Amino acid sequence: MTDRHRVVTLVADRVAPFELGVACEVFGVDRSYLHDPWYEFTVASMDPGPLATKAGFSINPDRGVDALDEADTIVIPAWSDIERVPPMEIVEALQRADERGARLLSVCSGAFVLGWAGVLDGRRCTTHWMYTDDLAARFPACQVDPGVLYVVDGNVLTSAGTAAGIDLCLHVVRTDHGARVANALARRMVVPPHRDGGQAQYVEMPVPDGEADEPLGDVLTWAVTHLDEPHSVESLARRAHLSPRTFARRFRQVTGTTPHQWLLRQRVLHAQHLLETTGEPVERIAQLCGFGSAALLRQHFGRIVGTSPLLYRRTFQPA
DNA sequence: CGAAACATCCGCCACT
DNA sequence: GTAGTGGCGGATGTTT
Repeated sequence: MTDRHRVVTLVADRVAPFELGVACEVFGVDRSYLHDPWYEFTVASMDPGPLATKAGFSINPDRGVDALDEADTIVIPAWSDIERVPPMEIVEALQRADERGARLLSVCSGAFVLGWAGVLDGRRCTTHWMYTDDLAARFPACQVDPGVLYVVDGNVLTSAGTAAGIDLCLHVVRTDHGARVANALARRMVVPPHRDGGQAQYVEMPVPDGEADEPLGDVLTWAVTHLDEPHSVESLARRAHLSPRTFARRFRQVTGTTPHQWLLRQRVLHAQHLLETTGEPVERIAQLCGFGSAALLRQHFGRIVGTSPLLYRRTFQPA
């Protein structure tokens, strides 16, 4: 009766409790009130327990490395020591998982384990900012993006430090169960329902921002509440009382993207919401989201979400 | 789909 | 000298 999506988290001695906790919180806690069935969650390790965590207390993993072969998704939280080459047993299990198309997700320094296994080769990826140079130097065949919260490249998903793992896990929930479920879970976890999108190629996200009351903030909130209207960099800059050049520069500092890319993402995000919660025809939804035509909506929806609006609705609209 | 018209974005640099 | 601003040009991406 295992039609549940199986998430297996791989841990080793001196595992980082927070990174492990992120996976537990998202996949391990029963959320069947949001979507039934929720994930099946297993903690696996090559060593029998008890394993010491970085914080000193110890844990007992459920399974050995053999569990990796049954996983739909493998999560690798922070690896205690980036110098530590994982044993062949793990490397081979990860390679097999990659070949059969299982989803491989790393948080923080967990990316190094994927690197040792060779599954980052030819792919885009990221890790904690302290390690990005090291990762790029050690695995020259992969393309490390140091400036983003997480990167999705096919079935390989890597995230930056600690808290970025939450964003990535929520992104996974969003692709599996839709924006409604992901937002409800974010609310439940009391984290911002991070504005994300893509799976097709890649995702760029704001790195956690400090300043809230920039003049930009008001413009951003205004824009998301007026998505049905056309916007240009120039008009947004005017609203912020900045020159277009300065506006664009500040915009990147605050959001991590460019104004136009951000807008497209917001429009698509709104489209996702409307597709899930209303029965409006795609043509009308395109209008409501500020796309000049349904064709344009389809183009960006496909690029960012990786599927078509109607398919998305069919998958995620509650029965 | 592809081509032509149009907007955006980013390095560069002069200026405050 | 340092830090931020804003105009310009043209490669790149978007819309029609």
